Amino acid sequence: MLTGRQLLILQVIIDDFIQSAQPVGSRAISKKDNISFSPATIRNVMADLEDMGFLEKTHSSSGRIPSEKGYRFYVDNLLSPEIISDDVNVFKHVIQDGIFEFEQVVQKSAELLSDLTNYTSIILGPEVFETKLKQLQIITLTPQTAVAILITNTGHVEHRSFSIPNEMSASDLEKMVNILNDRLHGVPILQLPEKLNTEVRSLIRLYVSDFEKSFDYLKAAFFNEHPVKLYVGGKTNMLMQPEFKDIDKVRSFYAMMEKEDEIANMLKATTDGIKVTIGHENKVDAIKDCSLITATYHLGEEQMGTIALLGPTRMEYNKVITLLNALSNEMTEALYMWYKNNE
Amino acid sequence: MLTGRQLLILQVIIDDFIQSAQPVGSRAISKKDNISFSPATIRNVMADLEDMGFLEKTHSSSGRIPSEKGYRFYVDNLLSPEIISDDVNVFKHVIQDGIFEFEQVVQKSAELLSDLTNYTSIILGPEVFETKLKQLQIITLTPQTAVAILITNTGHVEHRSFSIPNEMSASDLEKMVNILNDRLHGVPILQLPEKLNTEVRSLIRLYVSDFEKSFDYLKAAFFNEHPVKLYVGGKTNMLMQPEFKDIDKVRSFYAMMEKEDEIANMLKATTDGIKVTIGHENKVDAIKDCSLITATYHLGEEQMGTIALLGPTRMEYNKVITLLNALSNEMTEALYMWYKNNE
DNA sequence: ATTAGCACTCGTTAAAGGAGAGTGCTAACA
DNA sequence: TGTTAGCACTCTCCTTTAACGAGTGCTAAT
Repeated sequence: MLTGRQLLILQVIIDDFIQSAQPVGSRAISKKDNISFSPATIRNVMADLEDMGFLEKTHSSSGRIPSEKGYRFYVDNLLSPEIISDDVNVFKHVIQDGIFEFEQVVQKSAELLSDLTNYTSIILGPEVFETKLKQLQIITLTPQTAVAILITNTGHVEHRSFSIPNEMSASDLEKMVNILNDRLHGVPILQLPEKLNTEVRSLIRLYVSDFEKSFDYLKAAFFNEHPVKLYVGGKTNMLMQPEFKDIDKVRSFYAMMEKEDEIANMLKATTDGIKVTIGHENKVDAIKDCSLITATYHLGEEQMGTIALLGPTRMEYNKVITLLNALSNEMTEALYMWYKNNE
Repeated sequence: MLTGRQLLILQVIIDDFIQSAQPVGSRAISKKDNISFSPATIRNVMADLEDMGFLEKTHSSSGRIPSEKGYRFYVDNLLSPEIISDDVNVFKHVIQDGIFEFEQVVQKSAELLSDLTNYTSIILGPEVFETKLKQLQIITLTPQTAVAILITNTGHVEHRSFSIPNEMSASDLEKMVNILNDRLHGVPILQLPEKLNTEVRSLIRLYVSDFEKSFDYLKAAFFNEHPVKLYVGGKTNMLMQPEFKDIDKVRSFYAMMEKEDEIANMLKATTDGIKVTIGHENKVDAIKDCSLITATYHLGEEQMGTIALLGPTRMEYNKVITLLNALSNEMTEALYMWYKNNE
């Protein structure tokens, strides 16, 4: 267990390093306002903290920097819940301005978040659990081509172009759309493929001749793939961090950011609440010297998506956690409003 | 005017430098298969070429590198039209696979182009000149919110959520949509705002009470902004170029890439055909040590969009120009097919 | 006209030295 | 007994110096 003095000094060192990105020396600490010990005393404490694994040296006679264990301790025990900053009010504006659809809210939030923190923000879009089909439309452009449009109750619109098989007549198409709308209205998006294959398939067979091919076209266009919606903001912010001054790190960082599914998987595994993953706690190699902070947002009990910030391990944990907390609350609330209005 | 020998040596130097990114010395040149002069002779020629401004030295006793004037001459006079490579066939596949909508074709092409060249590709989407409104739909989600969907004859779909003013009833909304569809079907997208303000406005006023506000909502949602469609592929490719080994260049490059309108303006000014802009010929500061190669694609006489590749001045001009030429032809052709099928 | 030879230039790399920041340890102090 | 001053030591960073090599320009010979 750490003494009060050890706690104080550990905190000061980490705070200082987060600010300066430079190893912190005993002399510098002793000059701080809230410190009244001599450099020598502080050196003793620092040696202890190093023995315990909370601090490291970059070389034998350098100042100290926090170890990953140090950051872990800092995050778990030393964070002083910050007074909610004015920034949070900005979220309210962005999110509750009702004329946007939810997708845009998410995107804007990602941008905002990275602007406020100067880190990279990643938001995993709302999962489709609770969204339901509102309407399906097919509009023919030419006798051979058409565009299918799918609207959910959350205002999300998805569209695909496809070509109409020769065997299918306009009236067949119309019939099919009518049946689909009739049967699928209000069905949760996630259940669409199943429902489509069971009841609807046989029903359409009765009315539409040679329906198989058209049906497959449509199904392929919409219901097979469920691309993850990932919004990334402020990738360039990382370039400003001093730990990214060497080009190889930049390269591997950008390479990693292009693997969207990997990122998505990483974020999906998140449990509820705020979670901080520091350095090697991350499973992905390219961010083993980064920290990832994730928060979830909800609809009722159901987890809908994840908000995350990615930065160097030397991250402003206090600020970031406060912001993420606030944003996750705002989004949960916004989601709830949607829900109430739509059911 | 340059002698044959000067031409040969200039070409060899530039070819070599484009490959190696290293200053080229006389000895290295004399060893090439198609060169039969001694290093001393070559040195004389190189000195002449330098006097004429085609070559430069990085320091007083270094090998030569091409100057911008040198590249200019190279591009204008020394390019041997390359045999169309197999790569071009890939374009055909991507572009003529009819089930995609045009937007996706453009996007895929951008990716493909940067993959093939290892430079950054930028494509300015097809202008809306010739696209016409096919259908306008408004789907209400709740009594207060609705999503408006606009479909063009090219299969392009645009959608916006908006809230319905309290004063407006469902039947009013329906009336309005009917009028809009009736009056605006087949109208070119670019003329929509004008048409909307003149004939349609007065017409709606007759049928829908208190239409002003709703009308403005809708108009704001769709017709005021015409965001440029810009597709960028392979931004990370630039990181691999040796001229981007220093982080500040990377920073300013990425900063520049975020200013989409600036890029769009730069590309819009393009005249027909292939155009090469080398180094300081570019007006934008951040790419004063890059070359930009642009090509246009057409529908009939009308220029529809621009394809561009951005790389270091030390660029594989031969390859890039061939590819761009091919792609611009493919896209023009694809566009023509669309047109024929849709009118 | 071409080329061999040679002195010269400049960038690159390695080694060497000094300054500065910071440590660990010991001994003195309150 | 906990705290502090003092001091030798270590390591990085920066600068200087020297050697090396790639490449040039010029001159004289072919």
